[in-house]
Amino acid sequence: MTSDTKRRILEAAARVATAKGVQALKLESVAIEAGISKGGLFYHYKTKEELLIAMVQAFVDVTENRIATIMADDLEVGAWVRGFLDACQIEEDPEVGSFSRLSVAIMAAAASDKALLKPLNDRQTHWRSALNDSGIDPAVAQIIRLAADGLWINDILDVPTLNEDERKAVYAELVRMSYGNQNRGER
Amino acid sequence: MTSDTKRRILEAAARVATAKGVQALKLESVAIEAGISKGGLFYHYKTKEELLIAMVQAFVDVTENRIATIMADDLEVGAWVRGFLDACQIEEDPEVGSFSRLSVAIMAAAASDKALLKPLNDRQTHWRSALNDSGIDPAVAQIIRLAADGLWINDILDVPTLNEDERKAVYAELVRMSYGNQNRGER
DNA sequence: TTGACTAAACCGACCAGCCGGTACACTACC
DNA sequence: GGTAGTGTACCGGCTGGTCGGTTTAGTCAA
Repeated sequence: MTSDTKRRILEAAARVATAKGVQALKLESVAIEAGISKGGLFYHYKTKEELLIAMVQAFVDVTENRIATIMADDLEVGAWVRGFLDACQIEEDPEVGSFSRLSVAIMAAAASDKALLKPLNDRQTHWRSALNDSGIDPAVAQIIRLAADGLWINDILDVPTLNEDERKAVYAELVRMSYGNQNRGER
Repeated sequence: MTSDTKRRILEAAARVATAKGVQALKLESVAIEAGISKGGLFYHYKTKEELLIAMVQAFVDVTENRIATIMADDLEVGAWVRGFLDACQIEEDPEVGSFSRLSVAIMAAAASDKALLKPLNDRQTHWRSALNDSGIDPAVAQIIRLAADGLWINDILDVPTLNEDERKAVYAELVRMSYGNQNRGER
């Protein structure tokens, strides 16, 4: 699909943004990090906007690929939710591309213009359907998804929200919730 | 405490960041929005960093004040969690100051330098204790908190994660969870 | 000979921070 | 009670460095 160089550029951009902050995501830094020249970068991405949109798209693709992979092996109720949860946890996956580093793309894109989140926004209708049809209480499914978002955001921002033990307990509880819970109150 | 002008500057900065994106948070725009000159702004905040830190601090203060207010009237288990949840929902509160608009401060600060989140990070140990001691399962308390984070992040980014009905259902379920749930499985 | 670059000079807009002011209230001394 | 001095709040033009983007001239492999 996309060339190897393009992929290297996207990953380099994510590394720069992660290491130095999204404000410091300069095209020259990206070029250097990717091991190419500034001209070479412009050859692939004509503007910074184009690069940011490509980063957001890559984030979406990696997330959905991961969910598809998980769902292939998991046929129980709540599989989509567990897939999403799993996608948000990827620290680094050479095969799929690094997700947690790409999630900084959302921040970088939103920082300069929220309209650049279009590739993400365009999938929300689908994601919401998937959550509503995941086989468990929709509200619970949405909560798991929101908590997963909370996890990666806090990670990106380096806010010490959870320690290692708490994170494990939270993850286990989220997985448990994703299988549905027959004993819940009915209100 | 802090002068009226300082407060006006903080709110103006939040409005600018919300309306035009955190990358467009320029000191001159803030000054104009606050109805003062650039020189006047520099009189109160010597650097942009100082302004950003003040914004983060204001965010933390508003959040904790809100939680304290809620807890004064709510003595049941999970009160702190409900307070946090409530704080994250404030769209605009002239008495307390606007929270949802200030939450953009987190994005703005993190965009230029994650170290500016110090006022927030410094409260995390306390917040984690509050969650662990809230009277309900710590993991569930953490999840509610993370979901609340997920809510405001998606709001700031204008990602259409939930429609109005879903949001209400999610909120109701989060509140229900915050009272603890005796019927949960034990793993 | 085309596609994928390198290398490096350059431009123009933009913006944080600087600085030399102004205005005004308040104190203090004679 | 006048005048000098002091501190606070604020004004707004200026500048120096930065950065997206352009341009040009050339390399190299398939």
